[in-house]
Amino acid sequence: MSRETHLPALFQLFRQQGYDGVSLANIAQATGLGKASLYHHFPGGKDEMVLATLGYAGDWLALNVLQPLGEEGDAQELLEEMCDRLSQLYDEGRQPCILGTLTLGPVRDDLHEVVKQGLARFIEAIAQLLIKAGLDPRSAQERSEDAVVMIQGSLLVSRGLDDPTPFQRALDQLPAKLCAGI
Amino acid sequence: MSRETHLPALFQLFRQQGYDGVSLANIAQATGLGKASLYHHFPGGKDEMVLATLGYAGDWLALNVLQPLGEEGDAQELLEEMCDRLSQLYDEGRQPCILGTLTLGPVRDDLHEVVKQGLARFIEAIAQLLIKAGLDPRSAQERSEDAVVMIQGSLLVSRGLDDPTPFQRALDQLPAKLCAGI
DNA sequence: TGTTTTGTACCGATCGTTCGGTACTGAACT
DNA sequence: AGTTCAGTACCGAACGATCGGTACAAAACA
Repeated sequence: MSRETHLPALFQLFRQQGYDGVSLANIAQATGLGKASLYHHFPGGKDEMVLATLGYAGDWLALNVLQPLGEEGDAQELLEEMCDRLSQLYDEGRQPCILGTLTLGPVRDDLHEVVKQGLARFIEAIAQLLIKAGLDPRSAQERSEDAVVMIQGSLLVSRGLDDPTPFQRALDQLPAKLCAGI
Repeated sequence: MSRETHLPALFQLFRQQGYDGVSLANIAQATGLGKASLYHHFPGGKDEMVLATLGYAGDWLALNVLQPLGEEGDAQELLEEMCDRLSQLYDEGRQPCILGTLTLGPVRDDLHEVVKQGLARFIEAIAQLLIKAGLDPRSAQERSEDAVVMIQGSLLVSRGLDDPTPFQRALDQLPAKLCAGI
């Protein structure tokens, strides 16, 4: 069992409970490992665990969500494809985003930097698509920021209200909103 | 020193660090009280502290943000007034929303219920204004949900990117967006 | 006086972490 | 071939520190 084997379990824990909400006892139970074994795979302790988890999530996002945005095709259709992947990632609004969960909560400076770059990479990927579709860079940046705002906001509201429809409606409107007037 | 005296300090702690991120030692230091004094004012312990803090925040929101929405006047101007108050509450995007902070993080069922009602009350107040301005109830509900989505999302993104402009831009666009076509 | 408020000391539980050690593996040496 | 040996994966037990919470008596105030 390699270290990567347990990253999905860590991902579920941290996205739902945040850094402080997850104890090593939780992780040990979720992975089926003893606490001491966790330190074999993650010598840096809890910090290394959450950083590895963020890396795992970032890789998944880059591969399954952002990379398809760079392929050839109609911009709006590519964005609809992206929304499908996001809906899968967030289980139609029932699962929180690990970037959001770790953005709030206590300010861990090293974590904050990783989260920041994750958000920025997400925004940048959408902006590049919109620029390629003919939008000016200024508007493209603003629109893609708005996209992440809507995704994160609707996720939070859906979680807060115990109602996935705000998230689903946000995803439905997103592609057309981003491509309006192009 | 009454219990209310220390609620602003608790509010700052919980909104920034969340439930798990705040320890009784933190609270004792922030309030200048000893643990025994804290348990005198909040016999229910940490749970009562965070619930009292949510009550305090809810009262502030109802008085300074939601109640003005019910007064007479042009809908868009009332919403602009609301955005000014929100900008003050969130320090122009530099401070998180306690509802968001407590929505994410571990699932405490009792907390979740209070947060849920806080969000719902916020949405409801905006929807009532839009209905009074002539919008049909269905659209009013959706638009006010979108408003809270944008507020929470832009707050999260602004915090995550260390850049208050997404929040400020969201607030700027909010009133016109909500009143479009009325 | 009686009541409210506080400081001090303490509790059991849990936190993240470390230690010493076991079981198994595949390569290296004789 | 048999043996040694380094490396990987894992675990139980314990560490000091801190967690949320309590008991109680001195102090402050009425």
